[in-house]
Amino acid sequence: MKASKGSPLLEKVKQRGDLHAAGCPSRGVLEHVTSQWGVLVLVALKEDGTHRFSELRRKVGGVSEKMLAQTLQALEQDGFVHREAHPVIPPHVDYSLTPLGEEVAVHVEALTSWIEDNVHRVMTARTQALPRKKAS
Amino acid sequence: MKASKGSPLLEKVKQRGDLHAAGCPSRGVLEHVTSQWGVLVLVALKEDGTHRFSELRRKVGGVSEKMLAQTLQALEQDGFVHREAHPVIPPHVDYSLTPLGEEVAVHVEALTSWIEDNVHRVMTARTQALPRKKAS
DNA sequence: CCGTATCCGCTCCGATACTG
DNA sequence: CAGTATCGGAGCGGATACGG
Repeated sequence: MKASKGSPLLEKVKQRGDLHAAGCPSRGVLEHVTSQWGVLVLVALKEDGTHRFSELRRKVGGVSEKMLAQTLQALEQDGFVHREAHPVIPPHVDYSLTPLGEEVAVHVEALTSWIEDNVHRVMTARTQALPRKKAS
Repeated sequence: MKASKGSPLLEKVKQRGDLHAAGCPSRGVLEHVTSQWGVLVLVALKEDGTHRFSELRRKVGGVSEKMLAQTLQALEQDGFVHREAHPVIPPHVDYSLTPLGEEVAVHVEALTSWIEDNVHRVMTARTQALPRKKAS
């Protein structure tokens, strides 16, 4: 939607995303960052710095080559991950966080750390959750 | 603060999740919290407190009834959301964060706020990202 | 008003094969 | 080693109808 009433301040609003709005580009960014493998890749790179492709694959348990490549491309395109390919044989590619990636990874890691620390509380809650209907 | 050295305290380690392990239950918790609608629901409840079902549906743009109900059930089962159904006609159901939910929502909101504030930087990065192949 | 149940298209994802 | 291309099954998610 175009703001035909040209208030300069209104233009600025465009720059701050609103995740409650369905069409906002920030939704896409959120999807990339909080995607199943996106979270784990960001944390892995934050914890241990630069990784090669296969290192990441080993570190992030259960991820397939396809999804890892796909995830890395999304994060690279969003400017969170830096990809450096060395033109040697055999190929050698290093992935690391950009400054932008470091910033977002701080928050992601805070979240994952909390989950790791409190997963037992959640498991307890699940046990006590009474099924709304009879288990068949 | 807890110095565990080969003591029975080691058993406690089991209670701390490891998101890098594919089979760890913490993976499931992460999935719920960082799911597309899970994130937005947690933030909505954190920002404005108690919501009714239809309020939530209006607030979280683009969510369907099915996915909202599904998301709320997952978060309720994990102990993040409290569901209170008033037995009146027409039915009236309130959703709010539990203390556990408040804790995790702090981190989730920190992440979403960062994204909203910095989405323009990401969009800039996307523009400058050179397509490895023809743009899709 | 607040869900649940069913159907069904569509996307995601894993497996496989291939290239540089 | 580090990807890309293609195929096919599985499950997500939307629309609709219905129950409490």
